[in-house]
Amino acid sequence: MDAAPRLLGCRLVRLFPRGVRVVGRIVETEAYTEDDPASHTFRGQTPRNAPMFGPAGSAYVYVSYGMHHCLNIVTGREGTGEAVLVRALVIEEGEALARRHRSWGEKPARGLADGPGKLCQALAIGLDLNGSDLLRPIESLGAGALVLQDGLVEGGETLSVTPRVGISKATDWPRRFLLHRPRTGKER
DNA sequence: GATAGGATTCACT
DNA sequence: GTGAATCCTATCA
Repeated sequence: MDAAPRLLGCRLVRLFPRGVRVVGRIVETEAYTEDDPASHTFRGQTPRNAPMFGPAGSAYVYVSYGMHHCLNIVTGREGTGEAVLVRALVIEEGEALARRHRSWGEKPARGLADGPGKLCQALAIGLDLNGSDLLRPIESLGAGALVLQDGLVEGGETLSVTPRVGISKATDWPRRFLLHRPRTGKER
């Protein structure tokens, strides 16, 4: 679960045809472990959550409320059932395409990818990425791939830890991590 | 085989 | 601030 704060500041790169990319910086994460009553892996491995038991660095995508996708990055050792939910991104590249995916029009970029379901829509993340390896070298990949790139927390930026939201079990566990940027203000 | 519920978002009051 | 939409999975009979 110490991986959750380390993922803050990293970039998710989604490749599209004709060399188009959408890049988002991770600014909010949430840690889920096997001993967490709110985690999908709490009751052991099932066909649905199997990717969460895979090697660290792979993706776990699931459908929430029948209409939204959520993206997790597996962080535990193989067979461990540990992952980090990516809750919010700041779009840094390909914003026009992200807006189109979200039908966002001319509205402020603030709300473009500031929720688990929203960011998946913005990057066109679906079940086809479930279980895929996010740590492969980006040079070797073609359209449709999703890649996680290293990113550091920059000077002036601060991290904070808060209780989780949007769940009904163990809601007070401080496992939600936010990245605050000095100029552009807070998210959510 | 049937049912309850969810790591959410959006529109409407 | 409140509630509806919507469907897949896990759990129970």
